[in-house]
Amino acid sequence: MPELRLEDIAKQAGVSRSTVSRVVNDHPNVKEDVRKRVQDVIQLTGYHPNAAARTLASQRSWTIGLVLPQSISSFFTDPYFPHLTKGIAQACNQYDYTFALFLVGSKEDEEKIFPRVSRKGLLDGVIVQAGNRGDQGIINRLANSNIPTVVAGRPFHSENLSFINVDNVKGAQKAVDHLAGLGYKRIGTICGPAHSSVSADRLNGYRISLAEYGHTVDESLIVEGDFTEPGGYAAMQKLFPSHPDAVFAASDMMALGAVRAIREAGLKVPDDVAIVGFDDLPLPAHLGIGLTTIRQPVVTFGEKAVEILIDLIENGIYPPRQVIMNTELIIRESSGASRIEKTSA
Amino acid sequence: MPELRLEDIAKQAGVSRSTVSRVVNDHPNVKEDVRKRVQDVIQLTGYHPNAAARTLASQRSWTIGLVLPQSISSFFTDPYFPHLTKGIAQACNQYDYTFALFLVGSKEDEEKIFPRVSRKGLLDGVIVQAGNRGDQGIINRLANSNIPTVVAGRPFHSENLSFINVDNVKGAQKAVDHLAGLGYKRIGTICGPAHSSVSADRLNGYRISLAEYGHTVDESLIVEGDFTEPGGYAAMQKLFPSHPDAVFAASDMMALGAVRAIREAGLKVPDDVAIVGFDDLPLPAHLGIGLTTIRQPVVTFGEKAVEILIDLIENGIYPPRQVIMNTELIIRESSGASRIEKTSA
DNA sequence: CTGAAAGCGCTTACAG
DNA sequence: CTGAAAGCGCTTACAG
Repeated sequence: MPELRLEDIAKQAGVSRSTVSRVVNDHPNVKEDVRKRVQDVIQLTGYHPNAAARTLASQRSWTIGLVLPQSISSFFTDPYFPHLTKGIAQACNQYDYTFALFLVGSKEDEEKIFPRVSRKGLLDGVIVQAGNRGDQGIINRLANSNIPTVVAGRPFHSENLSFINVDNVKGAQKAVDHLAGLGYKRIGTICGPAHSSVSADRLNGYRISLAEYGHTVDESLIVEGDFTEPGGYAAMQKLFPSHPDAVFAASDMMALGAVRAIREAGLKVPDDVAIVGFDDLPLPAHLGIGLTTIRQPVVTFGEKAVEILIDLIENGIYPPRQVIMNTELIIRESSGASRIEKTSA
Repeated sequence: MPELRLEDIAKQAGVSRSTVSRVVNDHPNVKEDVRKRVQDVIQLTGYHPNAAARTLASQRSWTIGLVLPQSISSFFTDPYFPHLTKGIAQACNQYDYTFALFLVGSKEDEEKIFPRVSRKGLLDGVIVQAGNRGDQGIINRLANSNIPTVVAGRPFHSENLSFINVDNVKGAQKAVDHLAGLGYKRIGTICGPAHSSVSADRLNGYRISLAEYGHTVDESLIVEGDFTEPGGYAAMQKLFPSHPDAVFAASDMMALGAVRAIREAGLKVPDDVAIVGFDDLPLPAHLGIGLTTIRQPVVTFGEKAVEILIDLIENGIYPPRQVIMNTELIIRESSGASRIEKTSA
């Protein structure tokens, strides 16, 4: 059976297509009894408007896209992405948008995808994940196209761009402040890769905090990881010769790796080395110890990104909207807070 | 500036819209020099066809959807989903399809989403994840609508449905065969929740294997987990009183939990209890021991699902396509293979 | 090989 | 409040 068209409903309800359209789209200016009659027919027949026709006529697709650039190879391993995706999907459901996902796997993918996302007719707007220097290219192309765009994360050049970011600098600061406040003297950090803005910001927060506490920064206490558990493990081993009494790991995954390295070395967390992570995403309870960490609201972040994008779509892209979200210090055992409080009591 | 239309290209190239359309869509029957001329204009102007207009005229959207039903609360924690998503996204890129993701979070979501995905105009076809009894409703609705549908996983009623599944029964059998072949006598299992077809199939494989090896099944050696690490940990503790010498965990996550419980009890893997998991997804190296497991090709699975769906779209939905993918036993240390071989040598 | 024309199924001024 | 009509930007028989 062919699908029902607006016309069929109009005929059955004894009105014009215009009227049915008004009812479907909740426009005012329809007499109550007529509206009711049309709604009944729609109900009865299970009519639903054809999305393509509606998009073509109204120039609105009610679809938004999420573009994950090439450098996001960690899509599977980093819990950030499922959470972000969930937040976006939830908000799309709420605001009646459809959610299209574009995973850019190669330069060719980018060339295929770019015209699809930037040209009107498919998407009303796009969210693009930022974070690596190499991704700036597609972000700029998007920003220079006509399509409303919000960047998730910190773009390296942010003039005239709408973006939403987590305050990674302040977040890292909170983590290190916490350690410094507990009296640790040799606070190291396992930071992320240099090409990532998230890493740069968290490392920056680390430096600011130490400076404020009057510690000089010992560069041998800064080791680079790659946001993964094995990366954290390896970084921790490089840290041992510098004898840290506490370590701020720029992600929970790396914190996990650090804990493993510490224990394998026959040492204890937090007694020998205290650990603070970053993320507060649900982790395997494998640690056997609560991880003190910085909570970032990733699901909410995704929802907010959608709300900003809808604002851009409906109210124009100028002025750029720029939103920074706060983080929260979550104190658990791995930083040794209770132990030290007792000691100093 | 307004976006370019087919008409603009036609004018600039001095041909009709029909001809431009033929060039854009790679139709034959265009003289080579004309084709070249049109392509040059397209190249120069950066023209790209409007997706909605094309969809409306051709009745093909070149978009497919993935529907994750309500019961998939594990979207973030289970690495299965990012991998599946990646496979689907990759295949979509390859075949020039756009990928729309529908995360059903509630009954209301389902009511909003169903007309969108089942009505032509937005999607050409949909992949729906199966696996829990409660999801059968939306699967049946999809199957009874006009939209080409392939089920990922095993639907509880599969007549006239196209689906793609992993051979969970044989996979589990391989795992338990491996343990039985190594001479373990009291092989337990941590299975998944009863409402899941994956659990049911893997438990079934466990029973078949034991039967083939002439072991009687001791029901106290079967404990239910929930596919998470803490679930595996708790299940292992319930297993101790029955003194298993080996355990088949129906997921790597649960295997991780089991290992943690075993070690906390002061026992060793595999010396006191051997462990085999299921998935072979990249895991935190936290274990410190290689996990023997059953590899399921999830990314390929996602790609195949797309290929089947495209086949359905292009060649009709009858007869239903039903594909079962094989698994592979990956032997590492946790099952004690080498130790026992030495012993028996 | 090429073009004129109808049509895909909606929305939206416009007129009443 | 309602309807007739134009138009959104393509594709696709059809005629030549």
